[in-house]
Amino acid sequence: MSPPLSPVRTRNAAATRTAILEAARRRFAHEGYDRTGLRDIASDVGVDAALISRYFGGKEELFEEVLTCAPNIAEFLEGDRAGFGDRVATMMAIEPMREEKFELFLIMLRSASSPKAAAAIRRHSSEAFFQPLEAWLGGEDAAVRARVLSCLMMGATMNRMIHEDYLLDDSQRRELCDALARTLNHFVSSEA
Amino acid sequence: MSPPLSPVRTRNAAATRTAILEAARRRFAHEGYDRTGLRDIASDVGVDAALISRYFGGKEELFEEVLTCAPNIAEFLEGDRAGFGDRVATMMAIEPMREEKFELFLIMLRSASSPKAAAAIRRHSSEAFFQPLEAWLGGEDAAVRARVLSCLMMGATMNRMIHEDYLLDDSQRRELCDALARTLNHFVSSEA
DNA sequence: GGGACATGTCATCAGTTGGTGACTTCTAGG
DNA sequence: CCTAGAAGTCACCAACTGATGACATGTCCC
Repeated sequence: MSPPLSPVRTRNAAATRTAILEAARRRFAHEGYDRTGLRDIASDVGVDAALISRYFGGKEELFEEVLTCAPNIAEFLEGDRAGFGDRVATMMAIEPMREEKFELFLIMLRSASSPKAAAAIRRHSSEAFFQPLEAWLGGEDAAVRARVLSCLMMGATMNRMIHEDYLLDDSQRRELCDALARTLNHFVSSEA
Repeated sequence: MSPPLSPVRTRNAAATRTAILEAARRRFAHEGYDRTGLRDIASDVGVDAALISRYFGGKEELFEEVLTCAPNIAEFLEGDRAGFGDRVATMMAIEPMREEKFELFLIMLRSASSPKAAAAIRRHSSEAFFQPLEAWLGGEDAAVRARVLSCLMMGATMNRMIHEDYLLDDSQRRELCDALARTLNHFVSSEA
């Protein structure tokens, strides 16, 4: 009768792989490792779940590959050093949490307690988060300062996840943003 | 032959209920809502899983009841105001994470991304964590300061969960503890 | 045009989960 | 002692999960 509204999926292994990877990234970020099923990801892409196991080997391997191609902390380390606190605090307290920027945090926070995902998260967050941050900070106590910064960033994300912002009004969110920015900048510039 | 080493469980509904509640609290704290099965809890107590559903109605109701009887933030609000930062920072950075003190945080952090547990956590963390903390802080911007404190506490716990401390040695942990204590105290005493 | 291979689907499996109703067993009160 | 009801168990269900091997289909090259 009518032609299909969405173009017929043309066979293309590379494109399908990428589509699976992106759908998986979104799912893992929004639902966490345990709560996303291969069938969910497959139906997002419009493909059979068996294909995912065939392409990636299994759910754990898929998760590992998602981590390696997820956005990392580099974005926040670009730009001037003095602006770091404001950039991060704005993202944490003001910007809508649907942004792609949050995906790495969300994946880590929502999947960290899953034993099958924990090892990959530990390894990846060390390589793609802590080590770059520590190197960027520099100085002898960089590891400790990186840890404090990480506490603030993860804690802020976790708080928003739990409370969905409904405890703070707009002006309070700006206050929170200022407080976070000042604290972040303090640990960027000074000694711990 | 030999008398049973552990005393034979004598039938006592109240004691069994309490035992289930405690086992459930430990399980939810260590594994999170989704990953703890009723059968796990039941076998910890030495009882059949069906009994849990019969006593509590279901897993969700059990979780709610666990939350209401879990230790809350009150413990940290006792004692002198100036010592708050050190008390909390020591717990966060130095003390072993197996302590009961962590259970509320662990339950929240490990179960927050589970839709069935989220509502209960949001409600309970508001009543048993934020509101007491906010009231204890006092002042006009208490809500914002409570949020910053909460970011630090949850973030520190989350970081330890992910990295199991293996990124920091003892002297770095003391530095981290100092930095956290100073920052916590800052938001306890001053305006945001 | 017609194989041949890559691409994707289907049916199905074993394991796990929360939940339910029928059953057994213990114990307190008469 | 002995029975009624509480306390606890058992067998089972339906739903879901990740995974696998057999099968179907599209596409490209000769």
